[in-house]
Amino acid sequence: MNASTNLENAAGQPANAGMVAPSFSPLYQQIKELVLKSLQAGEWKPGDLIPSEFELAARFKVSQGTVRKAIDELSKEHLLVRRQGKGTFVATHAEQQVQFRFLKLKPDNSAAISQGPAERHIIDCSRLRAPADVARALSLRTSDMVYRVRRVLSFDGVPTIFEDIWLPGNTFKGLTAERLSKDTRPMYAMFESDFGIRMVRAQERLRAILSSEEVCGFLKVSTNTPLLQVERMSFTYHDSPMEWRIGTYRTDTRHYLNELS
Amino acid sequence: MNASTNLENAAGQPANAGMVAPSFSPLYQQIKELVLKSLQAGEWKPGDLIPSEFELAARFKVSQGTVRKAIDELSKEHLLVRRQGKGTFVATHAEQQVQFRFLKLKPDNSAAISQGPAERHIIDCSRLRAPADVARALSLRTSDMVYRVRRVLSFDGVPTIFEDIWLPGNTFKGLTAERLSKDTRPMYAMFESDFGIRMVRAQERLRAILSSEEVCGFLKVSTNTPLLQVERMSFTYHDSPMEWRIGTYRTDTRHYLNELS
DNA sequence: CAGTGGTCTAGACCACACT
DNA sequence: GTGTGGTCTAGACCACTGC
Repeated sequence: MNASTNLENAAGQPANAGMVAPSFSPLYQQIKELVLKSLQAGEWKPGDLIPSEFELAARFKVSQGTVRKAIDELSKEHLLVRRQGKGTFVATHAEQQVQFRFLKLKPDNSAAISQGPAERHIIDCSRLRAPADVARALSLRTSDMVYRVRRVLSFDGVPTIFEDIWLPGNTFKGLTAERLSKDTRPMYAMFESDFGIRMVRAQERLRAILSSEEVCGFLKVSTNTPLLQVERMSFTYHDSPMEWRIGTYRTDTRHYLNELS
Repeated sequence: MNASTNLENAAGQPANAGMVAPSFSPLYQQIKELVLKSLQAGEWKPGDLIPSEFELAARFKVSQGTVRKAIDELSKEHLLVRRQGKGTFVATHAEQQVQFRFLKLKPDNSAAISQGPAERHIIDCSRLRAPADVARALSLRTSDMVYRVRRVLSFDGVPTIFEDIWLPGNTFKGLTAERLSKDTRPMYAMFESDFGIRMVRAQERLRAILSSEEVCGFLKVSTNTPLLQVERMSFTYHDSPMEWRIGTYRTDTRHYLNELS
């Protein structure tokens, strides 16, 4: 078997029947896609141990090195986590190390004050018909239902972030303000365990704005305070949009930190 | 030779004498470090073709696969660029594809208007004693000289970005407003060819602010317009700080786009 | 101790670019 | 055709974890 042979049409033993990978993609890319499908299908859930590299190699009828390269990429994309001596696990937002991976607001003097997770206050959780812009962002129709969660995050008692979070009504059926308030884990960790949704990557658009009276009220700032608006689109496996979030950040004692490489 | 053998103290043929890598790092990491040293020393300059994987493997007395893994990482960090069939090249900010890699401000409706590089207007280029904050950022003493470049970038004739750019005086000796104005290439491309400095990675801190009258004057906005302040630290090889830049961005028709993964 | 991921090697062949 | 990077394999051994 070689680089230009697809698993599905290999002369020998096709590893998988239902594959629709682009013709003649490298074997390890096809393996990656198969693993991705298992992740998406929930065969392995966040936190689970997946089969060893040799087991996967046997299952897919390829060498261990090829499986390795596929897993290498998936772990660089934070979909899997390798632990030497233990195995490879499905990544989760529940782990202490990578909690709040998507929250880029950092204190100006990192030495001082609590780095810890913010205090969270749920203001509202409503089930609504999707406004046009929300429907567009989440690839829904305007007749579809969505949840809108409004909340405030405070650091050291200072209300710092106001967020409107929009989620597809079907996928998040049963979401309530009470559940959100009671759960002490990060929101994305709850999404994993309660709704089987894992946020994989996101895209943020930032602007400086003067905000509405309502938002300024929640943040306890005057309406002429410049605020950072952070619009986040989050995606689950295979780039499906799953969350649209408009955040408004105070940046007087914290800043949005971004690494460019 | 194996994973726990350092090149420098290998029984057989040490590949390199002056190595001070941490003990027992993987071979490919040591190779990576050696390549990095050659890049830093200017043995290969931006745009240059470096030796083939087999040549490097011979030079370092390791297998081609090990060199490959080192180059893999360097090319993922954008220090090298592989071109199938041609060879591996030192990355440069001059290539069309990756020009303005660090500029994250994108038009709101990407379909419309000119995506192209902005019109640039140099306001000033002065040689000054380093203010305290600049000295700290660039790891200089306050007695050291620095250049301060002030400029405005406009898109479609609209002044959109004002920047103060601070550079170490020694490294950028001879920098003038005239040179900056005449050169049509990206600034970082000029830094490569004229000063032998390649910016490798950077870190940006963002805040929403109301700016000074002076800056608002350059951007032709009123002083109560919220603006995005982008503070950028740029680093050359081995994480040496080389540029400190304070940008002030209009975000009424453009936004700062960030990918989270 | 066995089982896992991590590193290294050597060799084969493919895809691409240039001449 | 020659030379480059890109893929795949098979086997060896190391480093870490947990029984």
